[in-house]
Amino acid sequence: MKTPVSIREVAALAKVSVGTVSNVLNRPDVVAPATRERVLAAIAELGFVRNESARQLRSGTARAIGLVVLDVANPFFTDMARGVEEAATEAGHAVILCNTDESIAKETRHLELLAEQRVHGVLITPADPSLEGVRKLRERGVSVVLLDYPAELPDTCSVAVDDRTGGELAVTHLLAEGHDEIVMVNGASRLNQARERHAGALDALRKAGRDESVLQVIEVPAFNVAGGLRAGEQLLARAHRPSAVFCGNDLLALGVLQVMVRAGVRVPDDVAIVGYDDIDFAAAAAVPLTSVRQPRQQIGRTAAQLVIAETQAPEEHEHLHITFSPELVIRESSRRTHKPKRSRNVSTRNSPLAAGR
Amino acid sequence: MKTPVSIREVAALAKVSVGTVSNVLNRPDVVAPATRERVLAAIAELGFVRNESARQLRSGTARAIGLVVLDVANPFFTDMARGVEEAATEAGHAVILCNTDESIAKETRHLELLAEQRVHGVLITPADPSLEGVRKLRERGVSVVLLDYPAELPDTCSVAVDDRTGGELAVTHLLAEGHDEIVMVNGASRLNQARERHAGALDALRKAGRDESVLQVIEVPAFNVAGGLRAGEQLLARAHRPSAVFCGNDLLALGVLQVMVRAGVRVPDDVAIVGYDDIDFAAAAAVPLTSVRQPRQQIGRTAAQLVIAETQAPEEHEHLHITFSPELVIRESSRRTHKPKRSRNVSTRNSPLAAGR
DNA sequence: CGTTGTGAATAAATCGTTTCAATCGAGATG
DNA sequence: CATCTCGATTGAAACGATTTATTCACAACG
Repeated sequence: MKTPVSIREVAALAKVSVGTVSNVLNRPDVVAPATRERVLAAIAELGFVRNESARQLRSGTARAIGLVVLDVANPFFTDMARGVEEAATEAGHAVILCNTDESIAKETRHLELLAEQRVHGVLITPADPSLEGVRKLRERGVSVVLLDYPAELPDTCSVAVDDRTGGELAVTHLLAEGHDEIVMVNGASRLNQARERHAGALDALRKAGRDESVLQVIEVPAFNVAGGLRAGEQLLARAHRPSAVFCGNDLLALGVLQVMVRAGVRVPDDVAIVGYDDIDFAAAAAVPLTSVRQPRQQIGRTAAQLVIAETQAPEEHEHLHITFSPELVIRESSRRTHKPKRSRNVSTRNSPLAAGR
Repeated sequence: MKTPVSIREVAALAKVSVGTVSNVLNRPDVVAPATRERVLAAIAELGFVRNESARQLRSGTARAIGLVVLDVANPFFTDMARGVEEAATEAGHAVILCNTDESIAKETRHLELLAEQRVHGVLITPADPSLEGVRKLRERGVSVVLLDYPAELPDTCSVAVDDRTGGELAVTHLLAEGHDEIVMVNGASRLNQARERHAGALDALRKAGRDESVLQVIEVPAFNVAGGLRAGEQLLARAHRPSAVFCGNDLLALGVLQVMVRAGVRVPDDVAIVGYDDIDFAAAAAVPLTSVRQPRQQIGRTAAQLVIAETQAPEEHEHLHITFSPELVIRESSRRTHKPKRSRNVSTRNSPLAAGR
């Protein structure tokens, strides 16, 4: 059972040198058809599988890229991962997917691991705002592309969606619907996404000439359904409930929504809800969720292409900072009902009434 | 920037031999404290990172296990993956997550890749019913644990949930609710999950003394939301609609549900829906979804432990076949309404009325 | 004083590939 | 017939770590 067969044995069986076998594997065209066949036959017979470690050791670099995300259970990231995988596969690279659960410690460990693996490049949605680990990688010459992170580092590409504008879109919409007490349920403010989306929300207030006090914030430990449930219960317990809730992502929104529905609070009549990311499940929620859509798959695809391009021509590579634009998708969870509670400020700004999916 | 620093340079700086540096890395206790400190200082100063390929080449095996799933975008699998990752991390192993999208070709490619990486073991939910790739891996001496697959191979562990019983639970419930025209929306019958769940559904009919004609099947290409949408539209188009739909997994169910809700078909009054997996989003759906729950995370955790145990003591390892039991979680999407359409067969078999989550 | 024992460090062999300079054989050329 | 080309093949030297047998320094012991 334990039969690690090496290139050497293949060579022996095919009566050629190991160099020739290697050539069959890597540049089949330089070896004569007859011998090539012989070698291939030997490979098949012995069930030989190239030892990637040895290959890598010699050639210096792996054929893999690392993808480090905050939460694999979040469909936003798996959709993004799919984009990454497609692009990577096209270029003949494997993807090593790492999950940090928003933990700095886990992020550090994973980056360490990827460095040891000598991966070609790393795509990362940082959990550590200091970017310490990323800096170290860069020093070691590993290409890095920051995902969903503002263009802070000069020697690093980044692909992001303008979260600030996204936050502004969401809150502008809520204001237009007549809401003037809004709670933002957000993930850890340590994370850039949380900060930017919040900043955008404040922008919306400012541009509408509203006071900052219109927006209160509930911060929960993580951007997941559990966090949303917790925030939802907190809202229920309040004597005075806001008329609208803007959630930092859809998982939070789904959690909040679930609590409201179960408690008999009507959405959007009693409380409107807006999410962020527009994951597929948002449209299928108890009340279809208004959300800020990001081109998830395209983000991943673009990032992968960037990192591959950089590793292929490290010298003439220019570090790009690509920013996609978010798009508000209005659904029932925030749509004005026939009897609006407050009729002030009725703008007509809800035109892009995108369909279900 | 491009400075791949090796153990050799560390040795030079610390004025010791490479062997000693290796010892500091792997058995710190055998080296004198003073020199150990010196070496560690050198490592820090040079920013040395061990080359995992070289380590692996010499020691023969990687510290990683492969996890091959049918669809990373399915929360069922990401939850499972989380269980795998936890157990693997505890044992000091990394996890390489591979996505096959139910495609045999992709599965083959990924297994090839994992073999080249000389991973410790592989956990796989097979897309290829012939298990060809798995067989090859076994021949090469790689430990394999089959996930969600019946115990067919004698020399391979497996961790599964009794899908047949799960299917039976679901349909028995629907029959008890008085439905006698049921459509099963299922994924590719090539996949074991699809076959078993269908077989279970038939079991339910048999035990209830019903004719097989009670259950029709719509087979869609893949176990995802898109498939569910397609099936939903197909159902809508029918002149005569069934009173209940049993979906092979929750993504299909969410798709069907979405079509129904949008078309104004009332759930469960006009049509009841039951899903499978009980993913978190099932409880948050437009109509909270009745579903068959599987211990997702525990499946992953158990499988990882098995594969690690096997690789640590390959000889005395006994191949286990572990089967978990599914559990029906009844929610609104299938609950009897005040005015049942057909009042026959009113059993009391819906006791485990599990709460929302 | 010579022998032995012990803990610490070293030197060299090794893992399985890739790569590159060197070699070979055969046909073309002068 | 000697020489040159050129494609095909070979052999050996890396790559960067681990591992094992060996050496070394020095203290303990009879």
